[in-house]
Amino acid sequence: MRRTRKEESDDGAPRQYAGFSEDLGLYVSISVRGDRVTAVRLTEERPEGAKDEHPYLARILEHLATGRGDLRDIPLDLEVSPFDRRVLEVMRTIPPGEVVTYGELARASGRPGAARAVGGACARNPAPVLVPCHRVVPASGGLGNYSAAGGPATKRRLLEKEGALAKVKGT
DNA sequence: ATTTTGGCGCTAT
DNA sequence: AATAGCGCCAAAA
Repeated sequence: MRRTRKEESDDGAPRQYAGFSEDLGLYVSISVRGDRVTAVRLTEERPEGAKDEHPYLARILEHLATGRGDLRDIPLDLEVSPFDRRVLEVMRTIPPGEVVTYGELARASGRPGAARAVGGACARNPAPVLVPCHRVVPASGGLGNYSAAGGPATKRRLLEKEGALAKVKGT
């Protein structure tokens, strides 16, 4: 297989790009293989050896800054279990400004009653922000938990920026 | 109104 | 191989 430019390679190690989000107070980094994103991370420290320019990264940072924009067309390549894949797929259709409960997402994924398992899928989400696990909240009100850096405080900022906080009970 | 109980799919002991 | 424990939920007590 001939490859003119490394950047267009579909295999091999993903390339990493990182930028800082003022709104989150965190670094956002993405791993890209070919033209697909394999991971997104939110971290306190800037990852070693990451480059800083990538169109997908720019769009993500833009979204974090404005709360607007649709990131749903950015192609993903995630290594997850079949159940998680299904859940993440449905999760990705939740538009900015909206929230759904874990239970609703379970039903929408064809697994009514698997609300808790959906929580697990969220916790393992390899691409936060692009797969908007922050838009999934407990039916009982409040924000629930958030696994990426900053925890629930980060979840709150994300929802606030998207104008979704009003739709969350008890906030 | 609050607490308990049983269900869910997966990962890490 | 088995169990515990998670970003939860709804029905029962």
